[in-house]
Amino acid sequence: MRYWLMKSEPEEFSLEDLRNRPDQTEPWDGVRNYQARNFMRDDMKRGDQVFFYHSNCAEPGIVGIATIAREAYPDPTAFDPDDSHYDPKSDPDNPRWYHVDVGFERELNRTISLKELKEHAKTLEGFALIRRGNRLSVMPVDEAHWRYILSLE
DNA sequence: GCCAACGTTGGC
DNA sequence: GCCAACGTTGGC
Repeated sequence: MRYWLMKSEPEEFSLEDLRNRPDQTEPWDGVRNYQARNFMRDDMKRGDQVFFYHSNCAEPGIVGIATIAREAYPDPTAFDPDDSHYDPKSDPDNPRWYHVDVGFERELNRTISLKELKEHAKTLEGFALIRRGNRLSVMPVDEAHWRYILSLE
């Protein structure tokens, strides 16, 4: 099993939104970055664990745990001209963008903020989230880092 | 709202 | 294949 971190702006889609979905799962659509897509398409397996991260908000940080509920399949929003993530270069016969479904697991007892994570930079060396200038919205987390971060909870 | 960092695009 | 221009991300 692998471990991941996925970012979402809470004003767009929050952990609460995921919890409140009828089946507590959601297609992680709209990702238009090749590296993030490759992680979803090639490496994510059903049951993998995910840190749910809130970005672009008052206190950016990890707020909960999700799981990969469905493995990669083409992102339909790429084919929809009315969707803000429409990409005319994505051909339904050869889709450019793939995504997974994410399922709610639990909320953390407290938010583990980006600020706090940066204070553990030494232990978390190599963790993509705290690398300078990082903008990836989907990234792998080492198992050792995963466990350490959870121990902070 | 600002702006640094970074990915993508497209002219050459 | 280089690189300037541009758009986006996301912390602050």
